Amino acid sequence: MGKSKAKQKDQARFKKGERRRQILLELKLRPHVRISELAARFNVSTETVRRDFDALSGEGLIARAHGGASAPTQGHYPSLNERESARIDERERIGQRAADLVGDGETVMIDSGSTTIQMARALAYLGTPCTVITNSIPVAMTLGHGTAQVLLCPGEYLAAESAVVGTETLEFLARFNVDRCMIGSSGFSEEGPSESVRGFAAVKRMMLQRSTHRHLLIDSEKFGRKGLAHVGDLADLNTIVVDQRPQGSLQAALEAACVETVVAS
Amino acid sequence: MGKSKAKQKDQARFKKGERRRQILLELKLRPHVRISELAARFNVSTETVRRDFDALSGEGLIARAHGGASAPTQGHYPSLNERESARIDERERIGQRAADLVGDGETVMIDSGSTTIQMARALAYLGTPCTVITNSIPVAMTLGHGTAQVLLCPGEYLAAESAVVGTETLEFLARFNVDRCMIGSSGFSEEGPSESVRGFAAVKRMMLQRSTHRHLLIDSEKFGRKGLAHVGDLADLNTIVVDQRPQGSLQAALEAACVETVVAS
DNA sequence: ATTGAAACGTGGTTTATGCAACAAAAATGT
DNA sequence: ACATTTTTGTTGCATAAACCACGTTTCAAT
Repeated sequence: MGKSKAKQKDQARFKKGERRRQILLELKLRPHVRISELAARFNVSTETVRRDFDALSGEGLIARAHGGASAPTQGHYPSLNERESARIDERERIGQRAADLVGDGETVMIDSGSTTIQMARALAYLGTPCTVITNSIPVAMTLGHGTAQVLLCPGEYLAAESAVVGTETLEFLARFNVDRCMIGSSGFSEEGPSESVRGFAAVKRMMLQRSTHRHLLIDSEKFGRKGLAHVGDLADLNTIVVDQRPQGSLQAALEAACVETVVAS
Repeated sequence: MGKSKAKQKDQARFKKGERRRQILLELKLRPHVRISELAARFNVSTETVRRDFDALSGEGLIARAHGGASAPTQGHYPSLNERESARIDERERIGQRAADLVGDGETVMIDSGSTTIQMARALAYLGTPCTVITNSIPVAMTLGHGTAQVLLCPGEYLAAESAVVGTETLEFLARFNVDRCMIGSSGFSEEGPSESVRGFAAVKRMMLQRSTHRHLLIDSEKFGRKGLAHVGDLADLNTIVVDQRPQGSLQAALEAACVETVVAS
């Protein structure tokens, strides 16, 4: 009696979809959840949670870790595993070199993007006291704990990029005059930098407009590529920070436009 | 020969402090790192990384997990372990009840704070199509993936609260008129809600000013407490969403001020 | 009711991690 | 140069998690 043979459900249990939504929600609030904790919480076996993880990670909604899972990353930085393949080394070097350009007490606009995040990271490491204006959440979070004062732009939040865009962003940026800006882009050709993500081109353009020194952080992989929208001309740039010196017509165009090329060792 | 007997250091290695800084930096960019990965990256044994983790988690700088560690939480949500103790259940219920108040297509201002994060979570779960204006990064991130359109406020970024404050925030909020606002506070007495974190009171006050329906989400634990700064009077509120009905003089004051009390089951 | 598919649990095995104690190496102070 | 302290590596073992295969339950469609 009591439990004749069946399992008694001491607790109402969610079904699959519900449970997975809960997992994702949990992950939005906390960087990491453990399988064992979730299993206990949902009153299901660890195998079930594991299967949920498999499904969710298959869709790229979570990142698995031993013993649990974490948010796929609150932007979409390449995971540590992809380090080799994703040209992280190059970007890290570019970021470090670019961070060197920032002087104490300066005001800097920082764009969103994986290269600029690397730059923010390097800047946080250097501990340069400065004021940063950015539309990128990861950049704000990276620098927020340190010696920099961070002004976050308003705007519509784009989850996929962990950044804000829109007319509010542009208006806000337009109110400032800063010493430098650090922007990235998805393409870079003789016509200048270009961007594929809708809305970002205008933000980058505005940042360029409001800055005395204009730096483009660009991976040599992007040389020659053209993104959807034109960001600006080569003449709009003062410096490009790259991992490799451009060649051929691009180099010639850069010289003609008096753009300084800084190669990160 | 070649390697006589000694370990050759194929790679320069960081010393302790440097390595730990790198770990923290890594964690700012990625929610979770694995011990094995870090060990490989730094070219040290897993035990060494483990010891680093012990030291860092002792200082509360990271949160350990099986196989790795994660950021202590990019705001300061209570960890899953503290769930029972930290009145999360109450807040979850309050958040769910408050989320019910939001109708399709409405525009809502959402304050920063752990209770409002719970509310955002519930709102994301419901999938109510609406426009949200918030100064809280976690709220933006929670709702950003779903059916809500999220407008993030500008302002100075406070890492400890994962939110923005300041005159820019106030100016921005002042430009909108919305259907509802959902605010929390660190204290609630007959004099009205009050807040302890510097700068937040003004934001909450502004949100109240710009909204047609004004909701305060408040845990009964806060009844009677008075925070540093006065946010507003009881009469500035339309509704309070609570886990338990207030008693005595507070209840009387609420009735006198015509504030509706919604008790989350 | 029957049946089939999907979801879930269980048990056993394999692998990865945690932990602790000790040894080796490096840094530091005298 | 020597001794001391700190840091790191190594080993062995306990434990937790991953994985796999199979049986059971649940649920829905007929």
